[in-house]
Amino acid sequence: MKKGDHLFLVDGSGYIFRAYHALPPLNRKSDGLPTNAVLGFCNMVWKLMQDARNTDVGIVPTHFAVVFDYSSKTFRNELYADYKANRSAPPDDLIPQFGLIREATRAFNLPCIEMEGFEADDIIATYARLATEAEGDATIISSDKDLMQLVRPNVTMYDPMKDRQIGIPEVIEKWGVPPEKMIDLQAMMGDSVDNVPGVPGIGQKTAAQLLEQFGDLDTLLARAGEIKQEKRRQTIIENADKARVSRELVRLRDDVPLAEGLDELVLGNPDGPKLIGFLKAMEFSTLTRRVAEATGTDVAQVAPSSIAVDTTDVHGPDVGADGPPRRPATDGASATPAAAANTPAALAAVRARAAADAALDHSRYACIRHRAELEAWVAEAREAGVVSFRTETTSLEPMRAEPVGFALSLGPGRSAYVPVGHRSAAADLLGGGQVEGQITLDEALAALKPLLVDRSVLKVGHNLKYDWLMAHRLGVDVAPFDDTMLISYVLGAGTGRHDIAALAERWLGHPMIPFKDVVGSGRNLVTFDLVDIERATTYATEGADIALRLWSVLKPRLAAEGLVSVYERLERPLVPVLARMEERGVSVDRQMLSRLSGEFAQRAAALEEEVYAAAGERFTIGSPKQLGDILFGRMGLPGGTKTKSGQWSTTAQLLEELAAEGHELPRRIVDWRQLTKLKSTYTDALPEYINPETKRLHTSYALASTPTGRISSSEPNLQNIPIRTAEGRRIRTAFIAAPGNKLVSADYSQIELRVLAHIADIPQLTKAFADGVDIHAMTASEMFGVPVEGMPADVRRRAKAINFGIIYGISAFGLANQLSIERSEAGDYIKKYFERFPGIRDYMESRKQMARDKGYVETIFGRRIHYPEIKSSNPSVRAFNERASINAPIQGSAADIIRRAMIRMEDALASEKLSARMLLQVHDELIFEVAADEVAATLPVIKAVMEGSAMPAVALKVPLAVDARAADNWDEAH
DNA sequence: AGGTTGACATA
DNA sequence: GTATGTCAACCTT
Repeated sequence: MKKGDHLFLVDGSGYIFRAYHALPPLNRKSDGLPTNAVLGFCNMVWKLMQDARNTDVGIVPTHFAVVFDYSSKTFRNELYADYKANRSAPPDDLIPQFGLIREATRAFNLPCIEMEGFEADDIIATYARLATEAEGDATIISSDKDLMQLVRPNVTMYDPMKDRQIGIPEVIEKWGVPPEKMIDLQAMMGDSVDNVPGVPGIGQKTAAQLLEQFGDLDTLLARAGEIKQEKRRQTIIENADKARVSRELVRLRDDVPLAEGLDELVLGNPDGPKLIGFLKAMEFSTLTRRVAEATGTDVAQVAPSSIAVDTTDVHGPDVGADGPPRRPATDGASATPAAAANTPAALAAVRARAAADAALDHSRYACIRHRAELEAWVAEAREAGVVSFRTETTSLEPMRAEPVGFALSLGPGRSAYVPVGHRSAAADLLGGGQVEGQITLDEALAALKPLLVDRSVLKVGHNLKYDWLMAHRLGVDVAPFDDTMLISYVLGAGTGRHDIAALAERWLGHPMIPFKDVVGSGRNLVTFDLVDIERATTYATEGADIALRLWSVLKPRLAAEGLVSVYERLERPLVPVLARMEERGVSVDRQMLSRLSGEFAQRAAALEEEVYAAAGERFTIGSPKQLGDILFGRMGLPGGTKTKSGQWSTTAQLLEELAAEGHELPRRIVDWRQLTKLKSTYTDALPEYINPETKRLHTSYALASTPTGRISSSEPNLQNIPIRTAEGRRIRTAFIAAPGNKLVSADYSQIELRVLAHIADIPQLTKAFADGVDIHAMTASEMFGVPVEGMPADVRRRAKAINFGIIYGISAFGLANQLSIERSEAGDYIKKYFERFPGIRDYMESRKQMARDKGYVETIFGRRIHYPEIKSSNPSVRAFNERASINAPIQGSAADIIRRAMIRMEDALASEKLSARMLLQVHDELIFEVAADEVAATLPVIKAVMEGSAMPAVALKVPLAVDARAADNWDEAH
């Protein structure tokens, strides 16, 4: 290099992030590979090279290099272990682009420079020094303030995105100091992004003013006593060491042992075909065309290059250091070292490794006690773009809970707790007392709300429905969000639990603090507001930290497994829908339940006496053990069977059979059991759940508790409200609409058999459903040759049992049990059924085979249900897994269908200006509360959404049918 | 006090 | 034969 030569130094790593964030997401059409940063990079480099040939611009590079960070670990970590420690991992869809951009650089025929142990900035500093010594000029293509210390008369910076030169005057204008004082300035200011400590309380303005006054940092520290402001003087003296460490962190090294000298950076002409090959492979059509024109290349003559990114080349800023995983993933799926770096699978592997390796240090968690501190965390979270969030409350039931605190996490070890509602038990006795050192709930919300509703910040949580509902009750609609519980559920339904502790153990090898250890148990149980703040901080911040780590591990696996759309379309959108349903609750008639309770109690008491009389002694009727001993032991009734634990079985079915033979006692027992069950589980228990504020019943829905995709309901369970018996139905009549409203019940007719007809593609079934005929009668007719007209009820009943049996993964044993027939007879039925419907047998075999081959079966929408024990050597375990794998696609597809309807329902109603509110879901039924005068307009909307909910994802071969009705109570509506 | 079992409510 | 949740009794700690 000689005088007059000009070196361009592109800060490749810096540019990657800027391009990524500045450009909208872009994916390669053929396979979805994310490429927005690659395109931004290519456009920028191409423009620079074109400008270089356009002498009008005045700057003509003769030398050119693109410089990258090798990894996030550099010599600075030895100076200061926490350097860049709070950097969050790059976004999922950016990571594969690191390797691609290096590849792009080579395609441009440009030197691609990186050096282990040094940052790109150090390499740039070294080249800048070399250029200066050779009396040449240098332009640094970057706008990073960390590089501004390098600006000299012959070294300028250029921001390609803003098309702006940064020379000495620009640095002074922006920072108030000349470039050579930037190091001292940054040493004092610190840098929250890189975790450079600086001097607390000294910002840019103060730092610049002090440098103006004292000249440089060493002089300032030596003469700090002269500073007039007392507080400032003190902090600077106290933090002199921090300032000195910070200076070493921000000072760029200009002595990097470079492999390539300046002469190896001479800019050559672009290799048209090579570059076009790359651009074609990336599917950048516009840029391909432009490059082709400029280089005189015939696009058609160039084949897309195969992008061969070094498969082990996963290094890059913050991706994590290379090396074998400290702990192999338990399921082996992420332990695929040969996976290409630019695939989601590789990303998942890298993430799993990094998350498991990052130490979990409870002492580093922060407790936020001042509004300003919280604001700083919020600002950092908004910068980071991803934050995990959780609420701590007084109750596991979100509708009874009061907020006690909030926890945030920005990255491993970077987690903070904001106590707002901690009380002291002692003070409570004296009239209740807030613990000192907390900001108010209102203050916390004022600071947090902008973050929680910020569309550009992803909120991560575990079982976020709970936190979403808490926030909603406080007037905050959290969005956008990810839920690690649901991600895990989509990835591994059927492979164990998805609670945060199980996942932390499984993916991070970390045993979490049990909630019980924090709040105690039994008589020592306290609500979270009475937990001391220290302990609460440790617990809550750990939860937030773990959730974010799990997110970084699990989220990329969705893409790797092709399950992103299942998560995004069937799972995540249901969170606010269910939260609102829980929040609305349902109205029940407390008096009616109370009257029923009294009535059941009287009748049960009367039966009790009759039982004692018949038995000849008093005993605990509710004890199956005592009852069995009396019935089959002392009284010697026939037909007794034993349960697996060796006790007499006293099931209702068995007692019914005895009753049919004329025995009095069993009949009374059955009746007594029914009445006491209804009383204890429903008429007594339900009123206890009525919320004193809303006067309504608020259930909790679990989204990840069934392997098939069904949701479950608990506390109270509103999915098992009685319907079969007349007595039971009286409980249903207590579920009522608010004044002026009706309850609407809309249920899918025979949805599982319809799904079966579709999946197994059974002509008779699809035709029957298309024709709207009685499906059980049709089955009976096919099997037993009996005409549908005038069919005996019992024949139809048997066919119905068989149809259900099929859905449950039929066995001769089970069918025989159900129909109280011999197992051989049941076996004959099944044989006959398969002769008539051979497609069903094929369906069953194919599901079992798929479960064996892949370990899972799937619904028509692609939800997977895993059966890891399908190959068990235990025949009954194996058979159970086989039946379940037959049932799961049917039950699961039906569950997906109603999920889709629920997700669409609220918008559909709103767009028709209807005020109907969805309250409950019972697997194939939705219950709404509808203003009486809107019922007529609402019914067809509900019906249309439900009947059309498989579309457009799946065109079913059978129609879906929905019966919808309105009434004053649930019994009449159903 | 906490866990297990048998029974039974639902789809 | 599938999928749940809750209760009372009973056993273990």
